[in-house]
Amino acid sequence: MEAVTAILGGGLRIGVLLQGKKVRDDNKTLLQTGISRDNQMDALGFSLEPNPSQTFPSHCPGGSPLKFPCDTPLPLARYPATPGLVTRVAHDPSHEPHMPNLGHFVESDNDSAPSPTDMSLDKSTTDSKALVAVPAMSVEALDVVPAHRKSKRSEVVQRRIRRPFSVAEVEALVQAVEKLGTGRWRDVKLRAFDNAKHRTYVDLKDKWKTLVHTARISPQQRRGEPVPQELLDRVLTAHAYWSQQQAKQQLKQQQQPESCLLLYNSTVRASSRSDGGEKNFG
DNA sequence: GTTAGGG
DNA sequence: CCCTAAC
Repeated sequence: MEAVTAILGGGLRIGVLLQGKKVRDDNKTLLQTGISRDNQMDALGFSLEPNPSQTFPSHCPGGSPLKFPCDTPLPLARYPATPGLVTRVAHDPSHEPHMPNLGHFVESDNDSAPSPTDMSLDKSTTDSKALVAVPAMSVEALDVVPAHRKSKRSEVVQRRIRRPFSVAEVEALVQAVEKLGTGRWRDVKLRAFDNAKHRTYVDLKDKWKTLVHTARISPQQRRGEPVPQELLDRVLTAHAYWSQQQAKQQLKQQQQPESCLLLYNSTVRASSRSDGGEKNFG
């Protein structure tokens, strides 16, 4: 919506299509065409057209050479009927110039993330009657498709936008893990990403997982902005070190069961005596 | 609320 | 990134 609006300079018109043909904005058109009956949803779609009554600033953010002939009111895009599909267009902040980061701390990356894109559902009702009328008439029909990303509480929880880690962020993550290890993601977050509100400790844990994987595959199989080999080396080193460290801790607890009698009783004895102990680590 | 892992 | 069983 944002991208299209930018391209059209604010002039946007949405029309409802039925089997490829434009549907007039009548109150009864949709009913007459039988959309409300059965599953006619496959024939539904919509098109986006520039509004001829407005100027065309040709303002393309990001320097994208994308251009459209503004003289023809032809549909810019036509989507097949996909009820429940919520397409979100957001600018990728990963291509923005990096600030001179201080040490190993990630700045509060432009958190302005996705503009809520909240269409006040009571304001647009004036112009597009037909568009609003559809879901109002066949609510049950629309419900059969989504069945996903919709936690049956009629809440359409939006998936967070994808935000590739910048090299600077990877640097900060690596440095923090080198210091704290791979089992204290909460601390890692506080230490190196306290200002990056969009990075949760779970995100950091996940990123570390992919970093280890990235470091192991060949450079040709890697995607996204290349991470300096030097960092990937440190990832493998840190991963090896803390893995070993973690193994030692578990081995230690295994050798001194009397120090953890309660755990011993509830775990080892209860499971199997003939087992002779816990699992053997490679 | 955190961890730890599979999805 | 998401989802969540286990702390």
